[in-house]
Order: sequence, then structure tokens, then C-alpha cells
Amino acid sequence: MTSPEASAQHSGVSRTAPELGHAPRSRGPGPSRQGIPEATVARLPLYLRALGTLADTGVGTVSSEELATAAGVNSAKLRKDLSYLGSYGTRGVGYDVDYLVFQVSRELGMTQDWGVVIVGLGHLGHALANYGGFASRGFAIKALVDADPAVIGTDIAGLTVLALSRLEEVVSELGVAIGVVATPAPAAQAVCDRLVAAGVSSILNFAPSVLVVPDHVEVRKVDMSIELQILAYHEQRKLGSHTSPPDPAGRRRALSDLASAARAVRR
Amino acid sequence: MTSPEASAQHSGVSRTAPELGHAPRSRGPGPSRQGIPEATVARLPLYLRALGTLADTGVGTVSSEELATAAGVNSAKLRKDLSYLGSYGTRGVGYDVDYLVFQVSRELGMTQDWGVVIVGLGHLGHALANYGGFASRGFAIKALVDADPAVIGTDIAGLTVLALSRLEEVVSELGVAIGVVATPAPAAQAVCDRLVAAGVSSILNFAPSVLVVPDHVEVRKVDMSIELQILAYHEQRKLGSHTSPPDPAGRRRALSDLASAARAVRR
DNA sequence: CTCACTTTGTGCTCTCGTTCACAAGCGCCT
DNA sequence: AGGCGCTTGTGAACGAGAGCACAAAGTGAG
Repeated sequence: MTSPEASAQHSGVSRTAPELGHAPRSRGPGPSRQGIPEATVARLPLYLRALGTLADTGVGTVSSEELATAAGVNSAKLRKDLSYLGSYGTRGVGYDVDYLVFQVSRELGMTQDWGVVIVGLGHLGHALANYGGFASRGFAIKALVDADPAVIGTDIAGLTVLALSRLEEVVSELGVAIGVVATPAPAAQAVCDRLVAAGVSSILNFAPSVLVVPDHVEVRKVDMSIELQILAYHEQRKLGSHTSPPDPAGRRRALSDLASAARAVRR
Repeated sequence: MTSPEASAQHSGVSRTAPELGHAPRSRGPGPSRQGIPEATVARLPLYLRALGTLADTGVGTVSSEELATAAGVNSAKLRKDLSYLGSYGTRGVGYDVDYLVFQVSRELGMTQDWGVVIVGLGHLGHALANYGGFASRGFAIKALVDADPAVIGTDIAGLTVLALSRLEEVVSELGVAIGVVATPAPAAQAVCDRLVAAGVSSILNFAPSVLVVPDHVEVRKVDMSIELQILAYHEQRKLGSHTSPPDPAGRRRALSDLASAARAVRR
């Protein structure tokens, strides 16, 4: 993805290997100029949460070992992850909790607030709007938008639901950076397109559909039914393979079976 | 992407046959005896959904290219994924939609119903209980359980909410295979432990906390605030690095900054 | 100051996953 | 029947990530 090149402007310190094509990170504060591995980025929020809990209980310093168990990863991985941000630990001691919280927060962009708009206020959108984890972590719900006249105008979590037609207006005028799509699947792509056209470049998709977006837009999806199916796979596997009797006639099988399977999938 | 973390017991999977570098799959119908790569399993539900849509629109045959775009992946990956299940395509033609639906469904264990219990009926649990994607895909919500007396006894989505104390009873008597944890974070681990003790071996966790479980139990987590933070990271990155002014005084910085950052993280 | 001890930061290796590119297989047309 | 074009299935190259194991760097005691 991003080039593994690093502007090695190390503060003249560790004169490590000369030829190595891997100069780790540019030190100097500020978000690291140059790409952190995706896998690491995905874990940083986990660390941040664990750190928050530790801070709450009054802990001032943690070792990589402790923090790792709290976050559910192994300590080597954690140290490597943190090393991408910089050398924020102290050998022989560990990491200063508050300082690390600050660094990770900054790296994740939690030092500023991000405007969020939720589109679609069915059961799920409703729950999202009421979810406390938003505001507390630097995300400000700026507006709620829906297409259903029965919902428009009602108050949810202190905001009045606006008509879908006002989506663009809301995005540009309220400084919305992130769009949350919680509509039914058929509407998702259209809503997504409008969000993108209006200038949103990060989308969190709860609808069970694949969103197509331009390259510069980031989409992440949350899909419970996919997760459940993955669980089912493992569950079935655990039960041993004595589930369905081996199909004696290879390849094609009774049409009735096919039909019912197909029907089930079609919602 | 959902976390590649989740399953802590990869140990058993990768232990393939002794010498063979890669012997793909034992043919013969029935779920493939022997491990499909995790990454592939995670994509199968996507394919299944795309196939369902195609079937709906009356398509009888798809090429890997078409199905791939519908599922949002590239065609080579799709073909390799499907090849783990068996040779279910026809060269020069493509895949028979209904037949493929059946095969993928079987592989994922969707040919049987899985009992689900939802623990915690706040806004989120409520939304989950009403989510249609459950029943349609072979998941049957068997019970709803909560600790709050104000919620116990109410009807949600056609089921009456039961007291948390009846959790074990519900699991063993109603044949629950999958537990959905939608409680506040502090209660999650305790609920999880009880589910596991009662015999549940697959857990879908919506609470923002790390669940510790025995090796034989599979946990997957869905966490919106993590996804948002990942989006924020990319969003910040897009804005260029002119976000926070370089810290001129390296290492330690004003306590006020630290304190506010720490405070923010502590919910 | 020196030594023993602790914990970080990281080079290296191994594994898993993605992508390429092409031979094998199948249907259709002549 | 034979050849042509299309699409699958897969070996092999490549890349990203996980984890080991150890040197470097800090602390504290004597």
C-alpha cells in the first residue's frame, strides 16, 4: 500500500544499521508523517480503551506485558505497534499511561472533533443515535436524517430528525466528516453516493450491501449477519463433520434442495 | 475489515498434513473436512449475499468476474476462495447460481438453524432483536435476557424478556448455540462466562470490552467506536499533517494537554 | 562507579493472504 | 470432428503481518 520508505530524520540518535531499507519511523512529535500498517491502526483503539481503563483505576505506568493482556494481544505485537508511533516507553520501566493515551489519541485523530451524520433511523439508527460511545470519543453527532415522513420531525437523542432531502445542506453547513449509513440495503448506495458528492470522505456502513465509492473515500462496514455466519461456520466445524450425510451422487443434487436453499437466501 | 483477531485458537487450524505443502481440499461433498482459510471464511457470507441478489433478479449463471464485482472483491481472489470449497464452476461458462448458493450455504452451516440468545436489551439489543437478517439466514432467536427489572417481562419482537437469572436454563433447554452480548461493558465478561459455562461456544460481542474465553470458544466482536476511530485516523491523514503544530519541546508536554486527553478517554 | 535486573525497541524468520498469469477444460460454431 | 474463444482452477511469486529472541537502554543497589 503506502511506500515503506521513511524519512529517516532520526534526531541524530541511534546510529543503527546503515544499509537497512527499513528506517522505522520519523521521530519528532506530531502524527507520524508516514503510514502505520493497517493492522496496527485497527488495534490502536483497543489499546486506547485499555489505557483509559487503567488510567481510571489510577495506574500511572504500564509494562507492555500488562497492557497487552488488558487489550487481548501479545506483548511483542503491542510493542511493535507502539513503536510505529515513536519511542514513548522507558526501558526497564514501561509506558506512562497518560502520556501514551495522549500520543495514541493524537495518532488516531481524537484530539479534534469529527462531525457525524446518521442516515436512516430505524431500530439500528435509533440505537446508534443513543449510543454514548460517540460523543465521549470525539465524535459529535451533527444531524439525523431519514426518508420516512413518519420519522422526520421526531426527536431522538436530543436532535430532530431531518428530511433526507436536506442531506447535502447538512453535510456542508454543519461540517460533517463522517457519514453513518443505517438505511435498508436498497437505499444504501444512493445515500452513499449523495454523501460522497456532498464531500464526506469516510463512511461507516451498517447496511448489508457493498458500497462502491471513489478511491479517496474510506468505507468500513459493520455487519452482524456476516459475523453470525462466520460463527456458524466454526460452530458447525466443532460439531464434527457428521452434519449432513455425504452426498452420494456428487455434483448435481435434487432440485428441491437447491430450490429451498436458494429461497432461503433470497431474504 | 473486522478484526482478524477474534479467534485465539488458530493453533489447531494451521496444523495441516505433514509433508504436503498445500494439498487443497478433499473433494467429495459435505463440508470440506479440513480448514478453509479464515480470510476466505470471512468472505463467504459476502458471496452468499451477492448470489442471493443475483438469484432474485433471475440470473442463472455467473462468471467469477461478475460475482466478484457484485461482492466487491477481485475475481482471482473469488475463484481461489471458491476453489477451497470444491470445483463447483464450469470452465468457459461460470457458476450455476442456485447450486453455488447451496454449496456455500452448506459450507457456512446455514443448512441448519442455530439458536441464538440475546443478552442485554438496551437500545442496541432492542435493535438486534428486531433485525430481520436473523431469522432469514437460519438464525433463530430463542430468547431475550436482561438484568433490568424494568425491561424484564416486556415484549420485544414477539418474545418476552426473561430475567438474567434464567440464562443457563434458557441456554440448555432451548438449544442455544450462539450468545449475543449486548450489555454494558462492565457486565460483559460475567455474562460471557455464564454463557460459556452453560455450554455456548460461539459469542458475538457488542460490548466495548475484551472478552476472555477458553480456547474452544469462538468470540467475534462488533464495535462501532473502533470503526469510527479507524475512520478518523484516515480522515486526519487525508487532511495532511498540518493538524497539530509540531511539539517544539519533545517528549513531555504540558500537563494540561495530557490531563485533558486522559480525561477524554475515561468515558 | 559498577553490576544486576528489568523492560523496551527491533532485526529476522515464518506463516498466511493476495495477486498474477497460464494451462486445462468446456461449449459452440463451422 | 476439429478448432476457437471463454472461463475456471491453481502453481508460483510477492507482500503483509505475527512472533521470537536479543541487544540496547534505563533503574536501583552496593
